[in-house]
Order: sequence, then structure tokens, then C-alpha cells
Amino acid sequence: MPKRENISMSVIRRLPRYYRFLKLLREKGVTRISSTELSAKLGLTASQIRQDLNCFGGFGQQGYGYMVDQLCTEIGNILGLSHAYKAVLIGAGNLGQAIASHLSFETEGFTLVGIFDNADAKIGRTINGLTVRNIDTLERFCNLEKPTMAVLCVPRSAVESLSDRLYALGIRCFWNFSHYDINMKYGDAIVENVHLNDSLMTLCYRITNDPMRTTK
Amino acid sequence: MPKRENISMSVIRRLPRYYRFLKLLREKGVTRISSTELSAKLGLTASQIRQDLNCFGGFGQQGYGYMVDQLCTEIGNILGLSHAYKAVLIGAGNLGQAIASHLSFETEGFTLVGIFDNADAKIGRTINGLTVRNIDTLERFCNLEKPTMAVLCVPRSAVESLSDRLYALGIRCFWNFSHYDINMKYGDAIVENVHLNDSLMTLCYRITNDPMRTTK
DNA sequence: TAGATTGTTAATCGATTAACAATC
DNA sequence: TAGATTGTTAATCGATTAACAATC
Repeated sequence: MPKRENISMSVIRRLPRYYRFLKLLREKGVTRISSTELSAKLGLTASQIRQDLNCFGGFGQQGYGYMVDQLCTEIGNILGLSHAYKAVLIGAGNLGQAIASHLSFETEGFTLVGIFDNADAKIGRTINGLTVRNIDTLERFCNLEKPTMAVLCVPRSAVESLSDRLYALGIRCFWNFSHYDINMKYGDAIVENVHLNDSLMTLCYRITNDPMRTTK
Repeated sequence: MPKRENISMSVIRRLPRYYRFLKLLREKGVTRISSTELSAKLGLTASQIRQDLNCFGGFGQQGYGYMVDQLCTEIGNILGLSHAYKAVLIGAGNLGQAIASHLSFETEGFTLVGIFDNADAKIGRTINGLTVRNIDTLERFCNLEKPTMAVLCVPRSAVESLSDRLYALGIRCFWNFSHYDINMKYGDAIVENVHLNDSLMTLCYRITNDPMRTTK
């Protein structure tokens, strides 16, 4: 049943969308859905959805469709959302604070166990139930808590040395919001570089080159 | 020279990365770079980079490579970054504040002209030089300023009515951080839905299914 | 049983890579 | 001129779509 091999990144990136939508349906009390209905709502083809889901196993019932609740749970399991991996967040600025709240009210896959900053003004403050710790205590904390993941909300200049430090502490998974890619530096690390600026520039491209508005 | 037709989305999504990297190079004083050097740094093939750039015109010099400064400027122009489109931001919570700062210190394509919120505690506060306005004054403000884009940093429940309101005010471009997709509702609107949670869940999938750590 | 809808294979489409002629 | 590297075409690879047999 777990065929799972060589799942392409494009499929993986669609899983959270499926999951979110199914969760919404479940909340609404919908029990059953067909790939055709799903496709209409998500703007994909029914074929693609069936193809995607079948990478992981046959979750549907022929002639009937998919059970919303079951499918949602299955995808949640595939994503590994119940693991509650321990995560630390570095940088308690606005973005850090926003992420910290985000994570807590939509705890999907991770538990935030520590927040760190180097500014005296931030240290000691409470964000979402966690006290902001002095970055100097990072080593002690990590050796004790053994977090799996680090969220980086620090300025570009701080990332390089910080990621080295975290890597040395055994962290192999980074959610990076700084404007500095930490891709492929460490062969065995998993990195998500989130570039909000890239998204903004893409938007800019799209307005600028929109056939609707370019008069020419 | 401007061949620009049917540029695929995958190419467009790579443009900001090129732009960022070239800007960095320029700051470092690098004047010349070949597609091969670029490819090594960006983790792409030289072929792909040349292919991408040639969608928009021949910016290189055969036998020599690309002028960093010129190429950076060209890509900036393609992206339309100098337009400084007027943008309003709705929702002055942590995320809104983070974005507002983001936009201002890395002004690429847009100028933030107004910030709005509905909470008395937020209204009147100053974020990055802009005073948070009462959401009730949105219509008056937009009729005057005619912003092009709206950044949505509001809870899911608020998005639907808010986007309708903004659409009615002539806004056709949305940068949406709420957990509610406003895709394809309005045929002529340009939308970037940023789902930070999707990125997080993808990360969770990748740790959970990492061949490095799954013992089995 | 008939109708519906999945699971899965085959066909198509598009994006990436390779190759090389053009040319600085 | 020789060396290097682009611009561009052709080949390959992978992802999406279409089709249909399996089956609930």
C-alpha cells in the first residue's frame, strides 16, 4: 500500500492545499466528495487529483468517491502533521512574532518550544506563552530540548553564522525567512527558504505585464 | 526584441531569484558573469538560465557573458520594479506590521500609501511612518489615492467581504496572507495567495519522509 | 443490474537539458 | 586567429491530461 517512492515535488506541494480544503469541508459537515467536485473547487483536473492521491494509496471508493474525514486524516498522516516536532524560533521582531502566533493557533506538524533574540528590549517578553530567551543560552537550551527545526526570522547578516551554530547543535531542518538562501550548503539539511519579496516581485511582474491593462 | 509572449509561470517565478542574486553581485562589485557561474550559484543549469533570459531578449555577449549591472537592471525592468504601484495594507497585526516594514526597506515595485485596521487599539498608531487608519475610511481614501494593490493581513473570516469591497473600489491586484484563497473569483484580478502554513506542512512532510532519517 | 467514480495505463503536452552554430 | 560563451534548435525528460477498464 505505501507505494511512496520518488514522489515529485509538485505533488508534495499540492498536498497541503488538499489538506486545507478537506479540513474546511469536514468542518462544514461534508462527508463525501468526488475528484470532479474537488477539481472544480481547487482549479485542478480530476485526473490530476486522482493521480496525486494514488501516489500514496487508494483512498477512494470506486463508484462513490472519497470520504472527506478519512481522506483528510490520511493526508495529514502523509504530511506527518501529528509529529509535533520541536521547533525553536530565532528573531522576535514583527515577523518572528507573527510566525510564533501563526504556529501556535494552527499547530500543524510542529510545537514551538523556544524563542530567542539578541536584543535586550526583546529578551524576557512573552509571545504566545513563551518567554523570549537570550540567544546566548541557545546552546544550553538545544542540548537539553533537542529541537528538530529552527525558524529563522533574523536579518540577512545574521543567518550564516546562526545556521552554522544551529547545525552544530544537530538541527537539520530550517524554515528560513531571512533574505539569504541557506540552500544546499549542508548536504543533509532540509531547508524551506521563504522569500516574501519574490512573491511580491512576481505580483509586480503580473500587473506590469497583464494583457488586460497593457493598452498596447 | 521584446519577444515576450506566453512566458511560462515557471520562468516568471525564477526572475526574482535572478534579480536578487544579481543585485547581490553588483553590491559586491562583480561586473561580469557567465551562465555557467550563475548556474553553479543558483543550483540551476546554465542552459536553463540562458533559455530563461532569452525569453526576454539577448542580454548577453557571446564569448563574454553577461554584464551584472545591465542584466540586473533589465530584469528589474521586466519585473516592472520601478513602477512603485500604490498599495494599501489591511490588518495591522504582527504580520501586517512585519510586511509593512518589509515593503518599506526593500521597496521593490510598490509604495505603501495606507494601512488600515478595525481595532481601536491599532488605529492611530504609526508603523514605518504611516498612521494606521480606521477601516471605515477605506472608501474615501481609495477614491482619492486610487491604489493598485491591496495586501491582506486579516483573519480568514474578514477576507471575503473585504476583497469584495476592495474590488468595488477598483483594486484588481491582491497579495493575500489570510488563510482563505481568493483565487479565480474575479476573472480580471491578479492574486498571490501566500500560504505560510503550506510551506510549513511541506517542511513537515520532508522531515517525516526524509530517507536520511527514516530508519526503515 | 445500471450508474457512478475510482485506479491506472497510455497519450499529450510542456519544461528542462543537451548540443552546437553564431559571434564576440 | 583561437577561446569562450552566448543564442537557439533539437532531444529528452517529466508532469499533466485523457481514456477506460475495474469495481463499488
